Amino acid sequence: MKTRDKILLSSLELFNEQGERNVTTNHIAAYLAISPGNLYYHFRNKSDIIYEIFQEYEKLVDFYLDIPENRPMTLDDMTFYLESVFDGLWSYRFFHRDLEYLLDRDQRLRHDYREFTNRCLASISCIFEKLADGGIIEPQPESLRSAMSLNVWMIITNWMAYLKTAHVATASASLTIRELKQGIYQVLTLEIPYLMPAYREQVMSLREQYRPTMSGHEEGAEMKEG
Amino acid sequence: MKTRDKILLSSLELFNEQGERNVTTNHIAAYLAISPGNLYYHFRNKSDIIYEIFQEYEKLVDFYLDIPENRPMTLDDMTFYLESVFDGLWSYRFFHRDLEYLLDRDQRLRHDYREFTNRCLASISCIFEKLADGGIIEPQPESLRSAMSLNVWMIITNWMAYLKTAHVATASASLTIRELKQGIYQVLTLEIPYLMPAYREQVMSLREQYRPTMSGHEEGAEMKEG
DNA sequence: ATTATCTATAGATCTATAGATAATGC
DNA sequence: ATTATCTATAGATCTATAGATAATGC
Repeated sequence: MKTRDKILLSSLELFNEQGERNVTTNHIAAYLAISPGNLYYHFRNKSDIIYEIFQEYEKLVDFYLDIPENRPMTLDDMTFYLESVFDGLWSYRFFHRDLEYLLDRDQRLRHDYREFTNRCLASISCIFEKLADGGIIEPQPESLRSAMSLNVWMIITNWMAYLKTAHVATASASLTIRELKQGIYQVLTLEIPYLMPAYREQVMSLREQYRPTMSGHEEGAEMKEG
Repeated sequence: MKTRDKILLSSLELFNEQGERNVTTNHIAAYLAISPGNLYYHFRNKSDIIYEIFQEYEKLVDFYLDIPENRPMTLDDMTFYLESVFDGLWSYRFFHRDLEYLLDRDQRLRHDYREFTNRCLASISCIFEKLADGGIIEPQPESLRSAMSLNVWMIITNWMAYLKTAHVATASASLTIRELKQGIYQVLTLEIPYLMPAYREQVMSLREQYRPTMSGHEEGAEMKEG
């Protein structure tokens, strides 16, 4: 594997595990056992590394959220979309954590991310439309559908932050992808009132599979300083 | 005003305007025209400043979310709670932006924030209960109510991040409290399907008052680097 | 010849403290 | 006497580059 690709891969790994803020170009170079000079030969700075990683993330999610136009949507489709989006979030989980800062630092990223969000919102709205076509949920007027889509998007993208800040008791307790996917429970909560009777039971039992287990919620965590 | 209080006040101001990550102890001291040494005489480090600011924030929100037990809830009450919570968010808006990092750095803060979130969730759930008592929304089973409350909480606390990352086109475009309160539109979206017919129209027109105007959504922002 | 890598380092911060001095409160 | 403040600075990073050297591809 080329050094350039190793830098991207290791950066992603370190960012995900320690947070972008805690990972400098020095750390990345040290982790790969190359010199900082070598890293700067391949990338102008940390922003450039992050921008390329974002483009991979974008490509992945765009691929997942490509909605087939020509057939009605099934419950399995919906499950697939939800699972896929959370898989993507997991693989690039550092990204949303420091998003505001990253966008302030890189105008290209700000521009691309904004269009990315709009595409995701359009896809979610389209999924709602096709779920109605498939008789799974009630049809909704456009304006309600777009407000709902935005709520779904906010819950998807911020569920991890909730888990890391309010749920787990310790900083070191690392989250699993399984816990992240409990976000699906929260997303399906939004759909409940719109479910058609024929599918209600099925969706409710699907939702039940993602119910948060409240693990990691141990009380009595020590308040150790430093 | 005592120097100690000035430090807290100026720190909050700088954090809100520039983000906690971009504000060092040096910046705070320079802004106040005092020496860094003087700042360190009053506070052990930046974490301690942030912890005290959090405690103010916590106090404010706890005060707002103190639900009177002995009378039914009106629409005006609900509006007041929503307005107040967003006012609090606005005054301490730096806080949620770098939350994960801050909690990783300070175990006291992690512990206190976790309990703070749980209190807020309980208050939201209680508001839903009393809205049902007041005949404004349908009564909900406890498990649905708590999942709904969590969704409301995520939307409230992350609406600003959405605005700053996906909505406004430029980094410098500063948000107004008016735009922040458009989050109320999104929160009320969640309530729609549960509204009792007698209040449906009233709530819908209340919601309409917060509808996002899509200002700041100008296309064609230059992709200027640096 | 070109591409990849390393060594060494300048320059810019930032945090936090020691020690001196000034201001204030009995 | 105690509290508040300043000056000066050590020590730790981090970013980014210059310039030398090694490896690779015709």
